[in-house]
Amino acid sequence: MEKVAVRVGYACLNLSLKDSFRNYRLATVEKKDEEKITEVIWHNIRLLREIIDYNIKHNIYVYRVSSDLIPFCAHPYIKEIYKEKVINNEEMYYHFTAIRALQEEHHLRISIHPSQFNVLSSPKKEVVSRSIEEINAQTEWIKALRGENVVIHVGGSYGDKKSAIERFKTNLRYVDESLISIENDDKTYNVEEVVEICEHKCVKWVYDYHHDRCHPSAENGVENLIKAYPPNKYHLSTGAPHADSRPHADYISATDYKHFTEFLTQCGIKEADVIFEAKKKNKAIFHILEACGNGYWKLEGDN
DNA sequence: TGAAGTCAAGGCGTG
DNA sequence: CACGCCTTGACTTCA
Repeated sequence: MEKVAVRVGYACLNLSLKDSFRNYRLATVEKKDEEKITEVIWHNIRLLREIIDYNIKHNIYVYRVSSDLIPFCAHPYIKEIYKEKVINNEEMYYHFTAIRALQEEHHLRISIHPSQFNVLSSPKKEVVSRSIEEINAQTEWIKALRGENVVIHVGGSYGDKKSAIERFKTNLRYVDESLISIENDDKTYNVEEVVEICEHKCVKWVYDYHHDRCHPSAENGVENLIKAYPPNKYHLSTGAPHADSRPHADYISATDYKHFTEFLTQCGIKEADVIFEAKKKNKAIFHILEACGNGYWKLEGDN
């Protein structure tokens, strides 16, 4: 059987670069501290550019942008700043253009994952409308970067999963479904439930190997689900202190990587974009490369 | 200057 | 109904 070709990536932070992303508090936004806010956003976009350059240099083509790249991006004042000081700024425009060109040239897969507070299945109207605002604001700039998708979870169950799923499906209409990917989570919605929603709504999904291990589907037909409706992306992590503990370990274990890639091969997957979710971020990629070689890699790592 | 506490946001289990 | 926990890294305050 043909081995799956893997493209690996990581999320948010790059531990090999000196700089880190900056942030500001709500109080700063409410004070309309334009100077500080602009400085932070510019810093973050410059760093993003630097990270993408680093990734390309190291043959890393999959990357998840921090949802805090533009903190409070749905806030009206931040929207204003974004329009006037980011989109209309020559240097920032240059970075956006450069990132788009790099994406095209290297077929990058850039995604974003709005945080846990964005819940489209909530019975509370305000929670849903805030979530829609936030998801749409993040979608706007991921589109400006020509990113691939916006990954979300289904949310809570509220003692009535069926109704929650119905609300989720309904509210999905208010976000850009063409960019959405739904990920199976480690507590509430397993692979089977996620695939059911995605097939029905014709949206993409993300298979999280570790979440599936912590919270498996009722039936053991995950392989068939993946064969029938393949995900567009994969998340891989190892638990700590034990492989099946929920918190993430520093690195991906060689055993997990091996089992995971063999599983994808069994599912008949030919190519897979995989995000490593490990505390050591980008370093977990080199760790696996050292431990397992590059037998599954589409392109050789040079580090 | 280093350590400890804090930070928009939701949901859930416990008492 | 109130509370702490989940999880995470940077910010902020305080010693």
